[in-house]
Amino acid sequence: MKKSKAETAQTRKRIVDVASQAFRGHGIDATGVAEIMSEVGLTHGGFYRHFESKEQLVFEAIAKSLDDLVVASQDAAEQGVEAIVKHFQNYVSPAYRDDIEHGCPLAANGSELVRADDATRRSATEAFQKIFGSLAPYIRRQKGEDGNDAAMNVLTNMIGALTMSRVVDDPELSERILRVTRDRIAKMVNLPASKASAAAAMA
Amino acid sequence: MKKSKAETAQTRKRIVDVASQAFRGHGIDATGVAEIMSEVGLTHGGFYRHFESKEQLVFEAIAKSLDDLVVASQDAAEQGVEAIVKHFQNYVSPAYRDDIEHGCPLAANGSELVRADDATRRSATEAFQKIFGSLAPYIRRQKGEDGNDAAMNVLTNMIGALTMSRVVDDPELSERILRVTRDRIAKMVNLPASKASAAAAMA
DNA sequence: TGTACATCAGTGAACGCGCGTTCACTGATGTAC
DNA sequence: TGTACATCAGTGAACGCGCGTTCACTGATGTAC
Repeated sequence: MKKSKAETAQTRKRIVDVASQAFRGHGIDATGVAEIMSEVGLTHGGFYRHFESKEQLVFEAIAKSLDDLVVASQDAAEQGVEAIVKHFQNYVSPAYRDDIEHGCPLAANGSELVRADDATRRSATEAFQKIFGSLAPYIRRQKGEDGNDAAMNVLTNMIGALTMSRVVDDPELSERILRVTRDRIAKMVNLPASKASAAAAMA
Repeated sequence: MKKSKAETAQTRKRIVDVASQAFRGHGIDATGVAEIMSEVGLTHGGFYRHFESKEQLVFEAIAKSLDDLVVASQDAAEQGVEAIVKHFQNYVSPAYRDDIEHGCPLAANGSELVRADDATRRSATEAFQKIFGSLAPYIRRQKGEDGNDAAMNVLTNMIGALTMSRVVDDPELSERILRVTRDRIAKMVNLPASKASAAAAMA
């Protein structure tokens, strides 16, 4: 049953893709190799033709979802301040909160990443820096403030807010956590007040 | 080998205590019942004389560590603005970051709590509200701002910052994440600038 | 107060189960001639 | 271009292992008389 090189590469990508969604949706530890392979449409035995271990898949799956996030942030940064605000405010929206499978792994797997292996934490660190780096040029600086520090702080705020919006069991409180964080993003960038509130209304 | 009522009650507390530290230190899923009982100094079979299931222990252990946090915040709130600032800035200090076993479960187990059972999420929600409620009266309000909203936002910021300070593998970046968050806390409260920087230096 | 007995905290072996991983096998792909 | 053979993606059974949980048993505690 050997498959062509093209099919093999596609299968490998499918495994990483399915795993990255399952890890975010159900947690890394709670997601088994057999479960992932079954969702891909294969039996679990074939897994080891593509990966050395589950740990390696965890690394690649997290790295992939982090990279998607970095690319999206950098794309928004290239399009200017309005796109950046919209992008970051979308991160703390109810829709983004509810689509955890396709969302940010720093929020979806935060406390699991604390205990992840070196390679995974390395890629999380690099992604974290690139994401706040894409926001930094747009931060409104007050006297003596550093744009990178402020952008970094806003990003940790977003990650904590998104996580807590998912932890709390009160829907109103959850939406309030997100709304207040969107407001802070609007205040932190160099965006005319009218445009900021328009962007906030859209998110 | 029946034990006295006093001993039985003490053993139960010991199990909750050991579990709450182990869950924070190594994660909830990754910590087994046998591991906890062994650390208490008992064999795993006796566990079910005290608890119906591991899930019930998870609830009690998380609730206990959340309550400790609530009490500490409320105690600080009673002592005034300087105690509050010191208390919240200590939460985002390198020492607190490194003592994850005795720290905040919202940060240590954040993404695991997203998938926890109803009772556990309920107690997390209540603790979260009480903690930012103890900070709210001390928040410096700007025109039209709500002290509760601002306190809530600062708390999500702290949780995200503490989590990310543990995820990143770069010690300098980790300390920077914490320092910037301490600075934000100082700016957000009604504390004279000189006292705020003194408190920041202590933390 | 002293005796007889029921209670139950803790032991340690055992349960079914799902985990990550291995392996002999199959058969289509890709290569060497 | 056609044939012979090596490769290897995927199958499905099996591996050891640790998990949460159960259970028959032990023996000190606590209670009833």
